[in-house]
Amino acid sequence: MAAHLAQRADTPSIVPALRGPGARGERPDALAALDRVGTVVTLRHDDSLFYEDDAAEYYFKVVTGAVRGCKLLADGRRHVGDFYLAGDFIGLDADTRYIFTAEAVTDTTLVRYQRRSVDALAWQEPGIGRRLLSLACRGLTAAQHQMLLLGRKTADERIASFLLAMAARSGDGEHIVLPMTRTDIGDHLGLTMETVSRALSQLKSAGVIAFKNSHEVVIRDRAQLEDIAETA
Amino acid sequence: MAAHLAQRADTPSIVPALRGPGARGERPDALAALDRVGTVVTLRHDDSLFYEDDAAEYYFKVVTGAVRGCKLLADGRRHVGDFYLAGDFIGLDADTRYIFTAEAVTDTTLVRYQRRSVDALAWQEPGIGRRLLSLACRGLTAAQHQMLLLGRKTADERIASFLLAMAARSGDGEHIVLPMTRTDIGDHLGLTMETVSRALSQLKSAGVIAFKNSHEVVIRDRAQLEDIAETA
DNA sequence: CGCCGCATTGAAATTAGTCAATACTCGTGG
DNA sequence: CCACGAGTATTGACTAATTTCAATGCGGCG
Repeated sequence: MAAHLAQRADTPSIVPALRGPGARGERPDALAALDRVGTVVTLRHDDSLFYEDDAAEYYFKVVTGAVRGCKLLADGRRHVGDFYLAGDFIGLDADTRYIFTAEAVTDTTLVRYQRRSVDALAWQEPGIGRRLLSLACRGLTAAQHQMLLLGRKTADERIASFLLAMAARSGDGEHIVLPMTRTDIGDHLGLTMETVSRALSQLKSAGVIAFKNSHEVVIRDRAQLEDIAETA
Repeated sequence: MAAHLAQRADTPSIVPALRGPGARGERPDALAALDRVGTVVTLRHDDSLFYEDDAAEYYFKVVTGAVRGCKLLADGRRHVGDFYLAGDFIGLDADTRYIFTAEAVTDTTLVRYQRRSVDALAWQEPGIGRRLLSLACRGLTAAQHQMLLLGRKTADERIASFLLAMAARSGDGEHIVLPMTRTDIGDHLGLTMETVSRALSQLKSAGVIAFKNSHEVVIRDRAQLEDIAETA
């Protein structure tokens, strides 16, 4: 089941991210123990990291590259729940089994942590548990936004919202990198590849965005983009 | 901001629910303290319990009735993220502010708990924190399913999935009560009231379901309903 | 009894999907 | 160095699904 995980010896740290704002009073020795459980994983374009319903043994953090989390219907229709970019955690939303399949959008490096170790630490250190809960809440907030988008927004509004979200996550808020294909974007937004392409072309014609190439976008008129996005 | 909350003195318990499967080792005295913070709240049809972006001071648990959690777009389009029925918790997904507006679908009674108290307890008792995290994960799993539904399923599939989900939550799995209006259902599934009505009528014609009245459904052919739902 | 809100049903309009052709990009090999 | 080919993106024409608009029906309550 769980995929071809190339590994190399390394000891990166999950701790700074989990400490974040709001955690306090952890015992340093316990944190040091966590540092030792991180292992580097590398994936090539389209490799799977894990599959839906696999036992959730690990948390992951993206170091470089991008991962998509997707679910499939029996007849092949696909939905991409979210994209995970550098710095994002994967698997925090899994209770005991992963709830989606994770695949590399591009060549990707991640760090893998034993859930067992993190959970054991959380048990001893309420601060860590609090932090995990807070991250889960953030995921729920994002999911609510996405449901509003999927349930009630038009194609143009979905694309505009997506571009703004990507701008907020990556880089300077004006230059956007879209490592995924148009099909990936469509499967994330509940649209077809063609509709994604058309909506992007239309935004270009309207002077709202410009393309450096098909995977690099520049926001030309953020006010209008926000207007189109209908960010409630 | 935060709504008209009719109250009466009472001391119901949040503890059994939070203890659930998987929590263990809480100190009884701390639990007793929690019991004292519960207050009964009653709402009438269409009353608001709280509004999106209100400071999240309370957790709620539905005792009787039903609540919808909804978000609005600037032009009035509405999305219902979820319905909360007897036994369900509301507000666990709020980090510091509520992420949707909660309104009573019918006359409803709830119990209200100070987040402050619950959070303080979670800090002392990792088991409670673990339990909260587990509930949040359950919410994320549900959200993923809903996103798949909204992004990739047809109207008929959405209705069938919804009926099965309601059947699983309420009662005996065969007799379903739908306290909400067709518009509420539509706003939950990303459809119009008319499309909801048509899809239900079609299921009735096909002999898959039957109506006792417009708010009470009986599943006649579960196998076919599951087939239509495309539950991956 | 009659009104009002909700539900159902029908017909027209619109959005996004499907099918299909063409173009672009990038890597490989002649 | 350029031609070729595979995969991806764009664009067009047509189709299908759902929405919108509109009329009618049903049920509870004053």
